[in-house]
Amino acid sequence: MVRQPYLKKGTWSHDEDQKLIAYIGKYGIWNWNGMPTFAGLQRSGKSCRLRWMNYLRPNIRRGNFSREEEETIIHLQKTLGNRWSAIAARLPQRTDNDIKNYWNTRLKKRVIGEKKNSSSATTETKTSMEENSSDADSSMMVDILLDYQIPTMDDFPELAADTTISLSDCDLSVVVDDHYNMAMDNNLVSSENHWEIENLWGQSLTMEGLDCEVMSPNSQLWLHEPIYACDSYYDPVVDLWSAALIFLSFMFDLLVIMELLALKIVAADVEEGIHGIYRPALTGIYHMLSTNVI
DNA sequence: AAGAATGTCAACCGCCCGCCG
DNA sequence: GCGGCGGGCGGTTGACATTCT
Repeated sequence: MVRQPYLKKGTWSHDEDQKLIAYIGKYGIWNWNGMPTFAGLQRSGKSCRLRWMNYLRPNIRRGNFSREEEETIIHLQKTLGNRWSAIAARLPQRTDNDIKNYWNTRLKKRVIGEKKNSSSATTETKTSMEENSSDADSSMMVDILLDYQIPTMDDFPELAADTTISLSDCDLSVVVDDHYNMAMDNNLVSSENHWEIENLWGQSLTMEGLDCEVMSPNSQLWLHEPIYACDSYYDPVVDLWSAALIFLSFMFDLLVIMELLALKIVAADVEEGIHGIYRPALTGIYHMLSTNVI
């Protein structure tokens, strides 16, 4: 019976963090399950992934959610439900786990409390939100959320309910669902974007030949800008070259290890070396290396 | 001051989905 | 088509911190 290797659980130590950061920094993420062994960590691949994604990866913002972020989370939760990864995708530098915790521990109670007092009129709510908004963008978002003339499905007979369409040409997307309402991400808060949104309604429904993509259905008609990791625009060419360099670096290290191993085995006495099928294989590697085949 | 209650958040668990052989 | 595997996701737990009584 094969004994499972001991896997540590619980809080990560500083040493473990450094090992994981160093390993990913050097080799990148290639296989979460295989990574812990090579990184010298007695953790499961899942545990490593979680630690990296929720804590160690660069450009993560932690704690101190702004009023604007709170409002966005509340609205997105109302719109998308508990789809924390989708919500996190619309909040740059925030992790789904962080948002989920923040919702469960603080915002949910607040929303429930506000629902109890929901007898107040919408105009009063708007005034209150405006007063609490700390900056112009936040105030503008509130304006858009509350004042925008909400289109209904009657306005877009071409669109079926529960459909999401992304328009790659204009970097905006539209989500349609069975509630037929509309809200906006604060990423769109600018007069130019607002104009684009309005323009988009005409474009998206009348133009043909646009590159469209169907996404999962959700609760409200939704507009958003594309989301890019680490608050920067994703460039597939750069990403390809990065992957190639990481791969080459890995292959080079592998070759060095193989060479050292082969030299050691061949140099060792037959009685003390590795027996069986491995010896001829390693001897072959050694010969290839020594004759510059590799 | 001390124990209880409550809040916070990192981490785990189990399920699901997509990919691949 | 099917099963194994890796990765992603949401719900939940548990340890620790903070506040309350």
